Amino acid sequence: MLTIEKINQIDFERESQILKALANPIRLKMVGLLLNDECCVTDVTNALGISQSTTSQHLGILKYNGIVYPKKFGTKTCYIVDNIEVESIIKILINKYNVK
Amino acid sequence: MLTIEKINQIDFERESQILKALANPIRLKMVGLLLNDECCVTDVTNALGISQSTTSQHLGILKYNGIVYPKKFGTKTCYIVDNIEVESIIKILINKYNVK
DNA sequence: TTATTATATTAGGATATTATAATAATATGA
DNA sequence: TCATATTATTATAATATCCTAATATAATAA
Repeated sequence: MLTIEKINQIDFERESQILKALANPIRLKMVGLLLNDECCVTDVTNALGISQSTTSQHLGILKYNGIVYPKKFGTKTCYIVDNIEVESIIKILINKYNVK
Repeated sequence: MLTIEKINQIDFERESQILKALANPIRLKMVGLLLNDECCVTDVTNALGISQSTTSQHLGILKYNGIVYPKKFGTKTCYIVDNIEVESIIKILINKYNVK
């Protein structure tokens, strides 16, 4: 499937970094929520039942890694998923749940 | 794309655990190598230029998470990738490199 | 049996991750 | 301006990760 030449072209540091950003139950669920519907920090906080600070920090990691981006509305900040690779990866992961 | 009902069916702890197993540059490259060709611990060690102990420990993590499995040949142990989800995820990640 | 090869395990220390708590920054409305 | 609501940032402590070094285990060969 992969030759050595092809493998050597790949930036595994970078690719693993993206996976690391997703490799946390809270962040993974966050992305799932934001795929369902963009929402603001408070909404995410309430949906996940965690503290506002924790939410903000996790969203910061997702943002830093190019998985979500913020859209400001007054005092509120709405986060949106914007990463096709990540969407594909999550589809693969949840496929086994047969959620139609 | 995802309703709240569907989201609540998903075991995010487990799914993030699999991602965490992949979310390391050495392990990601290991899986890439083993997708190309099954090989023994010493081969992986040489290909990656890391210590035997480190190789064995990383392979142990991949094995524990159901990504690879070992096949014994005398004193050698050959590792093979056996996880369709992981193969799909890696395909997504390397697609951008246009490696034909 | 003894030596060698290949792999696994363990202990340790350094670094990274994560949650909490407190505080800061920003925008809006009174 | 002042108070409030929303979000971001910082410091700290607990836990997890990862590499190195040393040792143990297992299979084979001499």
